[in-house]
Amino acid sequence: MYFELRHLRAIKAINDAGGLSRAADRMNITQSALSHQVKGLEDQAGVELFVRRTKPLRLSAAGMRFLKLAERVLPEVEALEEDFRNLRQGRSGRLHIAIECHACFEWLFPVLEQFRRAWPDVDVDIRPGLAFEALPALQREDVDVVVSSDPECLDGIDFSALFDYEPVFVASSHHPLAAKEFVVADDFRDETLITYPVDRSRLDVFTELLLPAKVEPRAVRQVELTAVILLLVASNRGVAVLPDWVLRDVKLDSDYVTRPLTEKGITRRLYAATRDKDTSQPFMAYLLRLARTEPLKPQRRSA
Amino acid sequence: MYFELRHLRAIKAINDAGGLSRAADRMNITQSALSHQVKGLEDQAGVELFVRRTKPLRLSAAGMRFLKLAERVLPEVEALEEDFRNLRQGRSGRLHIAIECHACFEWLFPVLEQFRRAWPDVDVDIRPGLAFEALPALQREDVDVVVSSDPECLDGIDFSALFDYEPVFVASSHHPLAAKEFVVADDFRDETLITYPVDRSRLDVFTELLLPAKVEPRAVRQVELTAVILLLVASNRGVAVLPDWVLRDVKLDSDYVTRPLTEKGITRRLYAATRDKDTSQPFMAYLLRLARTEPLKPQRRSA
DNA sequence: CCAAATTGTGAAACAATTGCATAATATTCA
DNA sequence: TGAATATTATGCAATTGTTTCACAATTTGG
Repeated sequence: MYFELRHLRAIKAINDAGGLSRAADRMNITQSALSHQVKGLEDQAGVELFVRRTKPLRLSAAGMRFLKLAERVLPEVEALEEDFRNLRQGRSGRLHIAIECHACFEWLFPVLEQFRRAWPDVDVDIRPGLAFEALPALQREDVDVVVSSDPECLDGIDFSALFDYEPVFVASSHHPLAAKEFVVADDFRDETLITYPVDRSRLDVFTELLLPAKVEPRAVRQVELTAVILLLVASNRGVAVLPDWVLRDVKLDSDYVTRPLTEKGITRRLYAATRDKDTSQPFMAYLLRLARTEPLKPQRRSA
Repeated sequence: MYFELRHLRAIKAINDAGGLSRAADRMNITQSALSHQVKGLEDQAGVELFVRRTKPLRLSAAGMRFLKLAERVLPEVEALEEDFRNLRQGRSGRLHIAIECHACFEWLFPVLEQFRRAWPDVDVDIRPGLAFEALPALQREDVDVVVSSDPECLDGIDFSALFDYEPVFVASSHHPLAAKEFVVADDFRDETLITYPVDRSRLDVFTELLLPAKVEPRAVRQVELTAVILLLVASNRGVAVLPDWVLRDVKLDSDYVTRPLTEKGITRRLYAATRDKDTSQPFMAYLLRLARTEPLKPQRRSA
């Protein structure tokens, strides 16, 4: 007993058209072909699906059950076909984003909010927790975009520059270092540093400043939420280094100050990594454009 | 774009087995055949369903959607296959019963109650309202059993005798005719006759007594429910003729009497008509046996 | 880097579906 | 009722699709 969708389509067509001949016409095959098909199907099922005493062929009780299945299943199949048509035309797709830089939530959320309005059929998701494996995950198609500030030369992977940012020192306005014009690596030696709970290789303050200078802070405390980090800093429980965009909109009404790292400040560049075959997809291009421009505009803070 | 269940089965197998080769083994086809199948499917869909960068083949985002469909649809298909297996083995089936004789509800309900316990997978229903067209409906497979007391010789239709019954005269114990030992056609001439709301050709009192004698009652009143007929008779609003089995269990505590029709009484025989190809089906045989024996046992009245 | 495992491909064998012509059967209408 | 019409069934040939075989290509893991 081995059914195929062809059989479901046949049963449904015969029922809808009210007869085998008419159904065959609708399906663009000969009446003979359909007759053979039905015969084959009944052989498979081992059950009479039609009442043959009457002339326009009618479904039997068993045939009705078959029809019920057809009417449940065929619309679902057609929905998938429609889905794939959209996929092919680039109207739908998957956009699962891995972010290496923890703070990127801050500008990414508003960007995605806008994106979803423009591309309602694209399946959008952010997947934290694979900060380490992000690029391999991109190659394996586990995710579709990786936001990172460390471009690597990888086969089949494009890195598109998004925007530059500056990791800046943040401390309470009552903190002694607030008196300095800028801070250097040595200034961290006696400080409690508050960071996101990720590996040091993903934190600018370590990769760009402390590791090269071989400076270890007095203590490192890991905190999940940006707002909490700022709260702790403001109440002088430690210092932090955060991208400037995080602070841009909340600077005024707070009890902390920001200072450049080193005299000239440090500038870093954020990239979006995508598989090259996806980069030119319409919705992907749209996302990249949005991510290049949107974060630089003044925003209302979301959280 | 034309999918088949084969494709769904393939995708599911590849996903379950975790690779094309292993899936091909499980499906008892060569790896090559499955590879060709997948290629054909991807050509149809116009979408990459697998990630080919990695070596045990894995589903892509689009492939996942396909898998989702497969996991919804395939169990339903298998359920139908199971259904058909049961049908073939006679464990399930349809038992839609048309009754010509309106009073038959009385004994049929308890019979069907018992039947349902023995054959839970058989789809049981009673279909009144086609008293006229019952036998054609049986031939057209609209129903599966017709209960009738008028066997006809029809091609492909079996009539199985169930049991004999006697249509008896029912009247109030205060009714003048209650004084007679038996009643004859002429006795109806001045009576109000209460019958079921069906054509006279389906009423024993007409076919067996009044029509042959060319006697017309003073009035005929049609009432749906047996209990109501008995109520009206008991309160002397008319007389009725009902099968003896209807009265067997309630005779004692009532205000009406029963009398034979004619001196010797009239005996009629009830039949179950079935399509000959169904007659020997196990569950049909069971029903017929039940219907032959069960109605004759003393019963609790259901309504 | 090599051995093992996995997937892809072209040609030929094999199997299934379809179409054609026509037979068989049911329905309709005069 | 009996043609005329419509519908379904069937054998065979043509067509199309699927599977296998043999081997190439690629990736994985030690």
